[in-house]
Amino acid sequence: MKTVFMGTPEFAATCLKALIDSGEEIAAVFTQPDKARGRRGNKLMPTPVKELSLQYGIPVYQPKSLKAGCEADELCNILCELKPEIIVVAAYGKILPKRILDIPAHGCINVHASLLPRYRGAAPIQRCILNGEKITGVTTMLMGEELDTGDMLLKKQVEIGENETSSELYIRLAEVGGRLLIDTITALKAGTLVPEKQDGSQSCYADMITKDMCPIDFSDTAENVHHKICGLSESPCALAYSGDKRIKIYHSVLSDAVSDAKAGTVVDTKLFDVVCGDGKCVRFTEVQTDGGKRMSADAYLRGNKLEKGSVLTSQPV
RNA sequence: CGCGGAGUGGAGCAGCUCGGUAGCUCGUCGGGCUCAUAACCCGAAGGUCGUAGGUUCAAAUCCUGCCUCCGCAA
Repeated sequence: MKTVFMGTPEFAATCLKALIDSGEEIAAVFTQPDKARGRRGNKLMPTPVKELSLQYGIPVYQPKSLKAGCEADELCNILCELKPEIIVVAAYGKILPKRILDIPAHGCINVHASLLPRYRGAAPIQRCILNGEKITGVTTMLMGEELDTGDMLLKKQVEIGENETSSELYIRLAEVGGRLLIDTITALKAGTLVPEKQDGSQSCYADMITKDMCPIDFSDTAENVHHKICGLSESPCALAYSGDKRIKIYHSVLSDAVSDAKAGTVVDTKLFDVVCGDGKCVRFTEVQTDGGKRMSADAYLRGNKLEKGSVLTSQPV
């Protein structure tokens, strides 16, 4: 089936790969413009989707905007001429205007990393973990003009591990998404798809993640702190300060230890147990300091002597 | 040339300001102790201090180039 694919990050690239491997005809790929990244010289880096597309010789388009304008008009024409039967969208990062949605005969299919109507929006994976969800999944849907509200086609549930981070779940969901996408297209061809309306009353939105969420508030419960660490890992990552030194926390587990010490106190300097507001502890298991590499908490504690009873804070002291 | 930090035995760090061939906490190996322990004691192996030059009687320590890693900003 003649397809146009739109997407940007790894998640999208994984879906695109599945699509390529399934043998569908991919007429073109749309992805975000290259962005300046990196330390030296801020070189322009292609998106994961662009990289993959180029590898397979698929034409790539990188419009800055799809809103009315010469560039967008031109792209609309290109799209019309391609006559795609479907457009597949996965984490593209732009909202498609109606005139594009109307182009493909079989409509636009979106792969979304949550069980809709829950967690519509930008950061479903991270928000699920931040909220301590046990189950999430991937949904394919027909796209409407509003964000993530289209009729659902197929769903696949995925359990979230107790200590699973966003980046780990991201990889798993991307793979599930790729398979679900193929299943969806197969069913579409067979005509067995039954679109299901979303129950708007059950919906919720997964807002973008911002850096001001990073500092850990140790007065919160240990469980919430743990969810925050998992949800923000590995980017942008939860933060704590030991004096004026910043520590990024990549992994943690809930500890059995309890203490009535002040929130933020390191009660075990061998295991890195830190007391939270409810008296329970989170155990940091993988951390990183500025300029340093990611390392096990064990390694960190060997070189950075923390006195028993030191207090970690959410801001530099 | 966006700003900054770092490369020291297997791991994480100190030493570098005020040059004189290396130390800490662990790990590893051997031995001991204990009912027991991510406990303790004794002993051992293991480093041309990222790399190439320079200054010097002498450089991990000062100077220059290069490589690699990382944080911030975009």
